[in-house]
Amino acid sequence: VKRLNVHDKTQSALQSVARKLQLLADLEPADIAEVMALPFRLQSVGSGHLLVREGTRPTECCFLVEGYACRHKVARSGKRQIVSFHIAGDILDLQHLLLETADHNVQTITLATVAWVDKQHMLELSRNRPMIAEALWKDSLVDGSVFREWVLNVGQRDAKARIAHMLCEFASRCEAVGLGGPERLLLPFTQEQIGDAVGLTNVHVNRTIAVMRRAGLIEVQRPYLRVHDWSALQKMAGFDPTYLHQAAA
Amino acid sequence: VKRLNVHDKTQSALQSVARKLQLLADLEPADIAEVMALPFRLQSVGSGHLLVREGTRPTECCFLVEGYACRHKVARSGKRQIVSFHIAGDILDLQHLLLETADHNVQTITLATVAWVDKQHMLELSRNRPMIAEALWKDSLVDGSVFREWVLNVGQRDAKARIAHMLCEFASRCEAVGLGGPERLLLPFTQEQIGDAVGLTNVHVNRTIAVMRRAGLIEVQRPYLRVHDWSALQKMAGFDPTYLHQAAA
DNA sequence: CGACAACTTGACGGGCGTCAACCGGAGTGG
DNA sequence: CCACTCCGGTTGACGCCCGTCAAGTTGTCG
Repeated sequence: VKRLNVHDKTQSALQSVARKLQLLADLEPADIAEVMALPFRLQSVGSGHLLVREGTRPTECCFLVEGYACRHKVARSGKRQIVSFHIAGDILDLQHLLLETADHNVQTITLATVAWVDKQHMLELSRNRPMIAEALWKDSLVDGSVFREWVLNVGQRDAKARIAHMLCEFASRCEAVGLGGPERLLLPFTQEQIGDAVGLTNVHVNRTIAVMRRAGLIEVQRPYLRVHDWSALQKMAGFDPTYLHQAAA
Repeated sequence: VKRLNVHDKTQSALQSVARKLQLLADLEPADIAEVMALPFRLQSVGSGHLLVREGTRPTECCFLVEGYACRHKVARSGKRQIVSFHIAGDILDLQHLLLETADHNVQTITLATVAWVDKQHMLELSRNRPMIAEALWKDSLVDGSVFREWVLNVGQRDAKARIAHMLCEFASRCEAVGLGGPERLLLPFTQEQIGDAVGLTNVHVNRTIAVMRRAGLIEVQRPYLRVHDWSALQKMAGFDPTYLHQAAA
């Protein structure tokens, strides 16, 4: 899986998207075929690469084929807020299909490969194939549900619960797509990035994680996370995965 | 406009929705006609009425015809987070068209009248009329964009900027649909509700608003808000309305 | 006039930010 | 093979913003 030649990547890039859409709506084989036939271009980028810049008007939308990415906004004060983390298979900027100007940045966190698809091609596909439109729409709705939970997270929970919740969500999402479970998981974020996501400083993230580690809850050996007591972590977070609207496994 | 008989209300209920959808996508007259032909039922409810309860499986989705409402979630600790405010013409729970179980509560803030439409009818309409689906999808995307801004708001801004930002957003949205501008505006929220929306306590909201009032920025004479220095308020908030993706007036 | 909800104000304390120093591993170049 | 650098993690001291608790005021509705 690690070493793919160009042809393999070409295949798998859209396959992961097609698989995702199949879980979201009741697609016919003809729908799948149309998705696989979409013209796209692959791009390999380094970590920290800016894929979409706030204020611009994208003409393509992009999928994350491999690696990790995030979306973020910056306040007038210069402080940065990460609004979502993304893993392989995620659609990164679906919103720009229908919204003219980007309201946030999209940036890679690790080495990554992304697939770019022209907006017009996607739009035509979704207009000709109502169930594909519905799958994409549903993906946007799940996106929105996760944002609501993040508002709750930064708005009402204390530091321990915030970080625990972010870890629970990330572990759940990784597990759902076969990227490993809570017992051992790639967690390629710096403590500063975690802080930017939950509204804390890197210093306080460090202190809080240290407490959780000393309590025997979790173990963070860069870049891996091990959760030793999954149910205790969920309880500390007040984590209820309903809001992820994950298809039943 | 205040006193409508049943027939007038029946007309206007779906007209406001149709108008909204027209702004979101390029609808044909036939699309509009189909929207207006949707079967629905009107309901008048008091303030504080729960329209959708978290964890249930709604079979209808509802539009806000008149009055004010909000959506909120509660943390394990019992603290409440309001994730959005809504005004007349808003679609309140579009997400439940495609998502089975509700991940948050929908509640009125004032006396209100809402229109309920059966999920299946809405779904069929959106499947038969791609541009209607696209309008609804775009509404969901704008919804998501506002959530992202709220994450930034509660995650990175201090009390003054948070409250100022919430006021700027609310005034902008009201103005966009003709409900009055910053100079004089109905603001039917208690300070506790404002606090639940921006992640502060009612006490601190009170203190912060008092400072803004004494600085001559705003005036809050329940239930009205007057903004005396609109550009200063925007500056204090770091408010940039791009994220609202409002159609050009 | 009494009841109740919302607003207001003060005192006090704590969670988290800020600043700053130090550590430790990975990559780099001599 | 070892210095050097750099980034990220770690720890301590200190202070402030905002939460908590509590009392009092105002306005509205019965």
